[in-house]
Amino acid sequence: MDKTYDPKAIEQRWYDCWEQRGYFAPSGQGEPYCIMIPPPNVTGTLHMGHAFQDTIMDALIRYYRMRGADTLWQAGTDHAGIATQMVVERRLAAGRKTRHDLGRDAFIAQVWEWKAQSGGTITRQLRRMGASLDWSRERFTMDPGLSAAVQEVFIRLYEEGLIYRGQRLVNWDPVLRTAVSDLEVISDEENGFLWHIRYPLADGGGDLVVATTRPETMLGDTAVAVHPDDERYRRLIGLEVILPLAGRRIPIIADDYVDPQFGTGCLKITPGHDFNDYMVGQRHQLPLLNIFTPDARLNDTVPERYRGLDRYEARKRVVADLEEAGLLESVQPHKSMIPRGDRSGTVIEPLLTDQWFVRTAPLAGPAIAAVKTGRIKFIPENWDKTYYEWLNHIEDWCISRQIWWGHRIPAWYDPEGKVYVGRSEADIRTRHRLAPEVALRQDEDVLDTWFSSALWPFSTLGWPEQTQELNTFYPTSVLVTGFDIIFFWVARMIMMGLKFRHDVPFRTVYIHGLVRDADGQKMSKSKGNVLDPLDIIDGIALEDLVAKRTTGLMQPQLAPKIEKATRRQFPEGIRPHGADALRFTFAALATTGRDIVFDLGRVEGYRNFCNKLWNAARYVLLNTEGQDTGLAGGEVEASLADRWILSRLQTAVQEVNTAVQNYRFDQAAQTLYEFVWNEYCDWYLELSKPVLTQAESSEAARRGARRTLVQVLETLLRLAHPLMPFITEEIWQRVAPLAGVRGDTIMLQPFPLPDRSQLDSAAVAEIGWLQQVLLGIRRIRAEMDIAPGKRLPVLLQQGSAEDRQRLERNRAALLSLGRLDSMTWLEDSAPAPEAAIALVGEMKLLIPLAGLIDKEAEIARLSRELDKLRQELERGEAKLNNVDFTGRAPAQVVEKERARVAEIKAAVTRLDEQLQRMQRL
RNA sequence: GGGUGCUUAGCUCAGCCGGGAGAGCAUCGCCCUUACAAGGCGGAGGUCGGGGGUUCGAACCCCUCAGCACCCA
Repeated sequence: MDKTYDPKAIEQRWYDCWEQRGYFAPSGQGEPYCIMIPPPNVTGTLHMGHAFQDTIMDALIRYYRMRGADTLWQAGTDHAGIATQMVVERRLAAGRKTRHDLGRDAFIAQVWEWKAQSGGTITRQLRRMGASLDWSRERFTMDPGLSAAVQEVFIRLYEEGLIYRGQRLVNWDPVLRTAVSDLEVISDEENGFLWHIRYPLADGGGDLVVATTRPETMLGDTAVAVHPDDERYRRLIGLEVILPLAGRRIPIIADDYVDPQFGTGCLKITPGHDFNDYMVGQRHQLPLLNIFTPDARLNDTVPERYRGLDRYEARKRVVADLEEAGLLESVQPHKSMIPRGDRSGTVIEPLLTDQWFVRTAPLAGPAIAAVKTGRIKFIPENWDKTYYEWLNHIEDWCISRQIWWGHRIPAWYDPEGKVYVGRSEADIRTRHRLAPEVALRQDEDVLDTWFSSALWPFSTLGWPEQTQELNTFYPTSVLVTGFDIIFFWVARMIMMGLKFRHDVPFRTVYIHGLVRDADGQKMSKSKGNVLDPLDIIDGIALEDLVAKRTTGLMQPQLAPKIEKATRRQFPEGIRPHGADALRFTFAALATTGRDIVFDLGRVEGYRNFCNKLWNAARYVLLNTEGQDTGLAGGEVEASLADRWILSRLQTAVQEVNTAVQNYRFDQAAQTLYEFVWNEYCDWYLELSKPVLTQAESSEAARRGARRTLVQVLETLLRLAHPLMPFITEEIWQRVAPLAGVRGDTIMLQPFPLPDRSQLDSAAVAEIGWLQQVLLGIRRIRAEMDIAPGKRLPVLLQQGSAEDRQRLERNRAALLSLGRLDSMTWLEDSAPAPEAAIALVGEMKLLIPLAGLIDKEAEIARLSRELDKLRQELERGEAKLNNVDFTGRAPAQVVEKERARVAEIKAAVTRLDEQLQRMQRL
């Protein structure tokens, strides 16, 4: 093995091997265990959120695969309607063309071409992460099978009256000219103004002042509202005002939506262009006025001089005209939440348009019940509140999009505008007996990408066909996803699954946090703080990272700022860490919180951990390869250390199993880290050295040490495999034969389960004692500034019979590990020489000063130690003197406290004796 | 306005059913000891956001205040 761990040299090789040999596919044996990957955007690239999520899913899949389950991790991508269409349109724009120049069919052909060209990026990146997805079953939401499922669902819902076409306010992107989902709208606080505008009363008795952040929409006002209890305006309710510039008369209404504290307490109501006003309008049966064209220019409903103006030009003109008319009371700077399209960056307009909707109320009931009754469990469980909150206030779902890339809505119109929904034009003609002369025109719109994603858990398994996979793997075992898409995806999958499969799509929903940068900021391309997981794996030079972050920005003016921040955060770029270290980091960060602050220092630390494991393996191989590890028979002697590490291993195995089953990957990672580093490496490997190197060790003892070295290593590799697949496979290939384990891959080996018969509390106690002795000696050495290599004599005093037995059993190990030249018992009453002291229970360890140790330093050290102990003693005694405590606390707790106090007391006595002796000398 | 969380070491976070405050990183001292300097050994560092309550006992349960974050409107 190479002296240093080099992930680059091993990772790709193993992945290719696994994939070629078909290890990722379901075995067909055992209990089904299935995870559907949340399909990433087919033309997208892997970001930190994916990497985190995929690490968790892969860990689960690998764990259950090793546990013998019939595992399917379903691979696939979605078509990301708007995003993908935009990318292709941008490419066309480079050649000064629009999609309209090409026409629908040619354009869609181009999108498929683009998909063929760039669609593999993210799946290649997933492979680099080690994701054991079943690529042989990869699906794409636009595949024929999945498209058939989409069509089937649309038609069935339509026929049941659960899909309808209607006019409602939707989020409209005036640049892309399509409806967009709430998820694609990002609201952020922006600087603007609050305009106070005077609306004259129709009967001439004065005026009302309304406050608005969007003066141009006044042309669509159909009322002015005040709070019903607002004394200032009560007498005006029911009267009318003259809408300035438009000259229309509109009523003054009372509605408690109005906040009397905000602005003037008078609100202009524009039901056609504001979601809240829309609701007010519904309550008061106000007319709906749409004053915008699809590209957010003013249409013909407004006075002539404003027609055709863009909304912001119109704002200027309206404000100017109001000012000229003396109706502009004041203008104040004002911050408000501005919704922007996450793709176009433009301000989203609530717009009244014809769209297709899913009637969600009938679907929401069963979806709520599925969680209420425990058929689906959220982890962490409080996310069910978020889920209920949304489903209890659910609104109909707008599923149509005015773009070309996606599943075209299976609806046709005859010349009278009558709608027919069916599988094809021919199907409709037959079913409705339409004559061939009747022209039918298909709806131009396509479906929201989330519509097809909602079917993902069953469409990927072949539905509507009753396939074997569908029967085996539906309901799937667990969904792993972020809390940000509980509404958009999770709830909808549940609704659709219950509706069309009559069963939940998954039994558990594991909700993880969102990955943020080291400053706690959300990672986004526009902020320029994204990290490419592959750059953490492979490393990247600073200049390349800066270039990567500052090119292709939507707001190029931010480039200098981004560059500066990048240079500050990564002054030396990013060094390579390997996929295993990155995965281990994600696991360690996977706590129950909702923010995952990503700190490169953690990856660094876990890369070191990989290196540690690597080097431990080197040591093991150095001492076992080509040597007798006890496989061929022959006497094998298990030492105390052997029994101890095997016992500790069982505990670690138990903890990792429990942690993974409870989705506590942080605890699994920590257990592994501690076991490997603090027990196996720091203690067991060291304890094995004297056995293996000293001439006086028996062959049986050597065999025992070798056998334990390889056995424990082989087991812990399997234990760590779900989190760090590559390094464990690489090492396991060499170690397994030495441990007598046969197999082609660690991936398909059984996951370790605890063997209670190997628990050995006596060994654990005795090694604990040994560690105390060595720790005491090391402390004296370090604090007294004695060279680490200097051999020391140690005297022992006041030990119990057990101490004496333990010493004899472990003398060789202690002498070696403690770098001692002797350990000698002193009679309890014998005068001790000037010495530094450490206590192990009642036993004293004495290291004679003999010119080595500064007496004053030892006195100072003892005093410090005594201070600390006396404080603790005082607290403990106070507790025991409290009759309430001794009387009411459980006997067990009191007993424990008593023992603790007694121990401290004994230590204080001994240390104090020693201190006084030192001071006398 | 409604909802959900968060506040523990310099940083990022664990902390189970209420019973002696933990990890990683950073930091300080000594050490190139033949698995590993991406390392070894040892140390320092916390009024658990503030206040109040329940309890023999509170980081943990309850109330309250402050600050922060997110979601919905």
